[in-house]
Amino acid sequence: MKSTASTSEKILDVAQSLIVAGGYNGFSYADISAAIGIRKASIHHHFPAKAELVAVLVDRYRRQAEAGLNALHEQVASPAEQLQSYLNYWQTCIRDASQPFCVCAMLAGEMQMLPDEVASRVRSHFHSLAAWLTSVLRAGAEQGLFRLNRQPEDEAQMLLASVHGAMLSARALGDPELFSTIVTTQLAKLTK
Amino acid sequence: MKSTASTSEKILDVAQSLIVAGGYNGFSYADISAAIGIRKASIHHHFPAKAELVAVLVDRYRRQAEAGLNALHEQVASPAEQLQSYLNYWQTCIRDASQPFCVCAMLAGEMQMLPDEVASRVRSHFHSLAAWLTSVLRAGAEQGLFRLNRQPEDEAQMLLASVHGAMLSARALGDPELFSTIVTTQLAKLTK
DNA sequence: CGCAACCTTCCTACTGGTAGGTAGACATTA
DNA sequence: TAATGTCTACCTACCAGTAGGAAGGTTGCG
Repeated sequence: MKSTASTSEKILDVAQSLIVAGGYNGFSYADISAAIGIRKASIHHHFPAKAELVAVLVDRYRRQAEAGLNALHEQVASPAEQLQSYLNYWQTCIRDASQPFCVCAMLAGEMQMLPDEVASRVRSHFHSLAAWLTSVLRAGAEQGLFRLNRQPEDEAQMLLASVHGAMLSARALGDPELFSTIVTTQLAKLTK
Repeated sequence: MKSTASTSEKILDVAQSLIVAGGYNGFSYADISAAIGIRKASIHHHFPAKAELVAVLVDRYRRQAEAGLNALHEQVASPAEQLQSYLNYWQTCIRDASQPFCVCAMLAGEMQMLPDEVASRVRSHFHSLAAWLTSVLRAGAEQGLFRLNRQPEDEAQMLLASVHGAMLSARALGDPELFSTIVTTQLAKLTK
């Protein structure tokens, strides 16, 4: 189905994989140009400025993420399974190297030198994710599935940090399985 | 005492703070030049190539870190206090914004496009840190200070990931206190 | 229908500016 | 005198972004 994707979507796809690999300053219009066989100027037609391209990209990423998480709420009943599905998603992405890092986690590292329009969107994504995790943990605690020793908000932030930190460690050590090891170890502390 | 620092050390100091802010691709020789009032060419005299500069910088950073951690082993008896001191160090750095991110954690995100000589050093740092944390956790478990429900190696990797993830979240949300909240929540699970 | 005006997309060619890096002169000091 | 450090001046390659035009499709109107 990739052949039916519009040019703008192809640009966003390539840009996203480049950002995941090297961050905001780690890619150029020339890189995208070379990857999809189009001139630099044509990319500027679709996205006049780099900051705008990335802002649109993050919007799309957030929309997809939120849709995925909401789908979990409808398809999977148990909060424990919702949480497991979220972790499995990243486990799969990292194992097959299809997307070995969260776009927003990558950009969060560069926060201080990101254009405002990008930085604010990254910040919003962190808020959304934390809110989703909080609701899952709270529901799970009420059903006696999780044993929280702090507020659901704090436990959610801790879980989120573990996931992002696990991505970083897996990448640093070049060991995709390390991600699974870490999040499993973390999960054990919640369900024990 | 900054005035007595050699030019090379000044260069490394500035480069380090620039890397912490924006990563490997987030700074240039011109940036360093402007910051310490020296010409670009003079920086090339001390560090012919950028990859070499960053490699030396990471070596220095690792040396300082290892010295600090070894000092903890000698000054502080209890593994619990050693761990707390390590976390306090970052807590302070992040709170006063003196160094709100670990150099190697920052570079780890860009692993895929780092020169080999830098990437291998970053990888080594992760190994060292994990090894130190493992030894502290193992000693603490033997003394009954920590309650581990996995191997010390796995718990150490999880703790390390939490610390790096907490740095990321604190930066993404612009809230230094979030770092403390997260690592405290994490610590509670080990000592409980 | 025919045709013109318009729109979208992509192109070549270019701009000003910055990247990392080099050559060689000059000053300071051991 | 020889080494060290800094400088000016410069290089090539690349950066994001612009100007202007060619090709093709769509729409509106006589």
